[in-house]
Order: sequence, then C-alpha cells, then structure tokens
Amino acid sequence: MTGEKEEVMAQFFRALAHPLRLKIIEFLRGGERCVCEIVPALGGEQSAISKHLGVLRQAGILTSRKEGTSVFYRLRDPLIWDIYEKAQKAMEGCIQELGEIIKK
Amino acid sequence: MTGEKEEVMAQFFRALAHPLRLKIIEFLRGGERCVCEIVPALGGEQSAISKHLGVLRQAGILTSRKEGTSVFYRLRDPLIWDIYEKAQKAMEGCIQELGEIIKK
DNA sequence: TCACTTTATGACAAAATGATAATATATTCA
DNA sequence: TGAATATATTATCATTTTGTCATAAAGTGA
Repeated sequence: MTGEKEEVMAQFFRALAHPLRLKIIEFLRGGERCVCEIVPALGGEQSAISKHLGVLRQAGILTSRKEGTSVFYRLRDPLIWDIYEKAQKAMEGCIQELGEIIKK
Repeated sequence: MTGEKEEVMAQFFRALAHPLRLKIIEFLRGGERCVCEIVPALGGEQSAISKHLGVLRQAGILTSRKEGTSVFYRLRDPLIWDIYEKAQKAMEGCIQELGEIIKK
C-alpha cells in the first residue's frame, strides 16, 4: 500500500466493480441485514458472498456487527448512496447517447 | 455484455479502479486535452496510457475527438466529478475512522 | 461435551487485468 | 511517394480476481 491518494480511491472503486457486490449494496439500502438474510436474497454460494462482504468491509464500504452466531452488515457511510445514484445517472446518460449514435 | 444494470455499473466502477486512470480524470478536470499532453504529464508508456484512455472511453467516462493526427479527450459528463469528489470524501471519513480505531 | 448452525477461510483452477515491447494505422509535410 | 509524427493495437507474460469446494472457527443448546 503506497498510501497515495489515487491508490486508495482506486481500491475503493475496485470494491464497487462487481455486480454481486453492487447487489449487496442495493440490498442494504433498507438498513442493516444479517448474512443469513443476504445469502438467500442474492442466491449463490455462501462462501462467495462471505468473501464479497469481506471485500466491501475492507474497502470501508460496509461495517459489521456480531450478535451470537449472526453477523449484521450495513453501509458505513450514506455517501455511498450518492455515489451509487450518480453513477447510475451517468450510465443512463451514456446508454442514451450510445442509443442515439446507433440510430444514425 | 448482459445489459443487466449491475453489470453496466460494475464496468463503470471498474474503469475508475486504477490509479493511472484516476490521474487521467484529474488531468482532464481542466478541460479537453490532447494525448500528446496527457502522456508527458502522467509519465509512463504511451501504449499503456492509450489503453487506459480506451478503457475510460469504453466505459462512457471519456469521449474523444480527432483533429489531424491528434486526439483530444474530455470527460463525457461532469457528473463524474461529483462521483470523484464524493468518493474522496468517503475515503477521508474512512481513513479518519480507521485512525481512531487504531488509537484505541 | 457433542451435535448443530452460522459465518469465515484456505486451496486450487479458470478468467480477467496490467505492463511491456513491438508493430500497425493514419495523417502531415517535404 | 517517402519520411516523420501521433495514436492505437497486438502478443506475451506476470499478477490479480473470481468461483467452487472443503474445512475451520465460534456460538448455541441438548
């Protein structure tokens, strides 16, 4: 880890760069959720989801809390939602533009 | 390309997930720039930078314009800057928090 | 303690990404 | 046309990421 600003930010964006991880973030929009809810909601292997949760936590996007054998995850900072929504908007603009280009 | 929303967004974030590409975006904050300005400003191999520019263009983050033998790149949507700045803020918050945790 | 449940981790193969060097393409100008 | 310049592409190799399967670790309750 160089500590360079761009390195840190790149790591942050890399954590968001996976469809399943984006789905996890969407699922957590409603608030804190237990792994036992996340796994069936998203489908797929438990171990895979556990690893994706780890990536998101390490990147500072999620935090977790343990309660008995259960682990609850939530977004660490609502700012994430702003980013998510702005990215979505940017994508819509892009898709629209590409559509216009294709029409020609 | 599945066309699934999360796939598209993941590709978008993956494009941002590289320090050199983030530096390119920073460099383009000042407006449209020629490849011949970008390469010396960032240092590194010309072919590498060309490829990174391609990744950013394909992700819908940059657009380009040709003029003679020169190619000029610019941000496709200023929304990118909001995302960049919010990510930076989120990172600052994270670093601050981690610092506090380490102090304990 | 033992069996059971929940979550995390480790090992491994497959796929994606990145760096580098060489080459191709396109444009300009003499 | 031929040389020079600017940019993109290709091939190759090393590294990283991902999915899968098996297993470990921690907590619960009989």
